[in-house]
Amino acid sequence: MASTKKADKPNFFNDVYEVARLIPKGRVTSYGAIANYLGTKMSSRMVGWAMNGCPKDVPAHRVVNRNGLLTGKHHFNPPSRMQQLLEKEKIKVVDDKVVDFKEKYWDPSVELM
DNA sequence: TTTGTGACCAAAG
DNA sequence: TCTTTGGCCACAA
Repeated sequence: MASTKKADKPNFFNDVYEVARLIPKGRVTSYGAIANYLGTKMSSRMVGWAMNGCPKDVPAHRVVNRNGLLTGKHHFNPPSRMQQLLEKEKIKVVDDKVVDFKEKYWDPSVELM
């Protein structure tokens, strides 16, 4: 069959990765924002769950929850890796939270508009 | 097929 | 203020 395997995962996951990769450096976004961009704002959980298989191509460390809290950092390996990456992006992280989150906030539905 | 869970969000007590 | 509950979608067993 002509190897139609473009992606082992559904389009939904693929979109999540696509947007995640589009996140500019020094910027962060929220699961809900990505979900909203994909049109499934109600299922923001899926965005996070999609990150469960987050490829290395996807900077999941730039994706945080609505509060700018690094909820998913515990899923990183090691968890401190996420904060390290964020700091490297010139993003300050204090108490597992992104400093000036709203300033660093990057809304795909707006930037990619 | 059914059930359970998950890195969320928002509302209500 | 904090905790609990409801919802929504997709995937794994």
